[in-house]
Amino acid sequence: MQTKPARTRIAPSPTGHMHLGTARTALYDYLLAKQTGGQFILRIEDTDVKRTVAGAEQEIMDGLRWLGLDYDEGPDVGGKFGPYRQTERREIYRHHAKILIDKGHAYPCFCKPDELEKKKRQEQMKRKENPHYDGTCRNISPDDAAKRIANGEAHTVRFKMPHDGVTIAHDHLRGEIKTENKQLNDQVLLKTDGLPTYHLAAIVDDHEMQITHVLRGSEWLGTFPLHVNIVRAFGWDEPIWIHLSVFLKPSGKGKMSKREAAEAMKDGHSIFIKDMQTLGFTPEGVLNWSALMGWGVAEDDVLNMKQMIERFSIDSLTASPAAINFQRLDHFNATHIRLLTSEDLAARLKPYFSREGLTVNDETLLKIIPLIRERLTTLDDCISFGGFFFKEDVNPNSEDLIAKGLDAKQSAEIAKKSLQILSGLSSIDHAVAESAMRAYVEESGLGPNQIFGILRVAVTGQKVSPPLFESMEIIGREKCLQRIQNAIEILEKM
RNA sequence: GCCCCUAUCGUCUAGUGGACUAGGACGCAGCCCUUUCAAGGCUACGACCGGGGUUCGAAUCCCCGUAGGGGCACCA
Repeated sequence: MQTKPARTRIAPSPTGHMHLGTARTALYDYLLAKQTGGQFILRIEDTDVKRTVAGAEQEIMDGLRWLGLDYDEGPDVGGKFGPYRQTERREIYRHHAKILIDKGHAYPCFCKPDELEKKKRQEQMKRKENPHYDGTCRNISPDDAAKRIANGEAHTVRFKMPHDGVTIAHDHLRGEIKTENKQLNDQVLLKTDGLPTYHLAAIVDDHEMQITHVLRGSEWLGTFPLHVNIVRAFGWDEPIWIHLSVFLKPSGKGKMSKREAAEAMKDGHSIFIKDMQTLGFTPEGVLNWSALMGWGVAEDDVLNMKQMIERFSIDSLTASPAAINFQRLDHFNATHIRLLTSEDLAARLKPYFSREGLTVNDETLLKIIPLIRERLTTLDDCISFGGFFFKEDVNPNSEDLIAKGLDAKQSAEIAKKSLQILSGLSSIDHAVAESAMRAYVEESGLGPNQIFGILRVAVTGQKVSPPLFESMEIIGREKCLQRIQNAIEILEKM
């Protein structure tokens, strides 16, 4: 358990749809902040203007809120360390790049990206060398550099990586990561367009925003030594670094690609938060599921937010890559649906009914909740299990109306007899109807599945449904009798 | 090619030198319950990547392989 308040941040780029990895990192950030009484911050890393996608930032904010990961500081909520959008912090980065140059840890570079670099890189590849910046501008004198800049020559600022020695970076999950400095590159800190690269922006912001724990994907491990060198060049204290494992596609072979994402969508799954919402997943299910990929909890796998905040620990995070298992998402989603109060579930189901053009009556909706709750894997399953409650007609399939082992004529007779019995009852209360119908089953010598099956299809329009008599009671006497009458007519026409 | 990371049931994981006959969860199979479908209950199947060390003792520590993953941009 952390004792000092932690300041954590999720720092996504608005370059596409918000995905699972972002959600999980944000969750851990949130848990750590809440557990320690600290703050969770949203920072938008939009320094790659070309890749910025309209609406992506909003999708991130909506996604975090939908998940219940409300941030204490961010672009749309403010905070005393703002602005929280990197394109609005240009001057801060220029200032810091200047500091590094003055300290001898960075230098202006006038190499043209397309011509020089590509050529050099290709030559290096040919010679089977590790592609790297060759250091052409590294030793230009400050005076010459200043003159060229004054002349308006386009330039970047590169970090001056020491050539000798070893950088030892410390990751909380992986321990010391040693890298020979000669393997490291003079990376660009400030681009020609005046905006910083991730390397400068993230380091400066994490410091300025007083971030205590940096949680990010392990794809950053390669540039981790660079980042540590930048922090040290500034003379700042380092945050606690935690490089989370990546998610692998279900087969375990490689990261999720567009292809797999499309594949997943086919069977009702997705790695995009927005999709998960429309697919009928709950924030609780998604959170619980993603939390457990990369966080080892011994037992009691089903956790709500409160429990996660209590039990979370950066010490029990795991470093190995985790294959996505959508069946497990289904399980957690279904489990959390069952944990919801009836009122809560009803409210969440409503949009899915309206999406299908069904008008729901609140009173009825609340009544069907106990009947459908344990049958729902996703919220949108409410249509297949409960859509018929809100339809005027159910249009059963004629074949489905024929009971197993019987023909259309026999089935019609059973339906007629059932109609007779049910219409003779004073009430369609489920206990009353059931005992009357069971008596009929007894005397008929048929199986309950045969007789009840016909009724089920007649009344609900489907072969699979919630418990028959409870459903009939909710549908109401008149409507049930009418639907059975309709079924008889269908059977007789066959 | 180079660098880095990782390695326990099919999958997610517990395990921090003796409590391991390696625990849990998902999935899968069977049974019970049962008007369909679920849910629930019970049972079964199922793993320490390989080889060397260290140690009285290794899933746990070290080395070497191997396999998988990630990265090598004026993208993040």
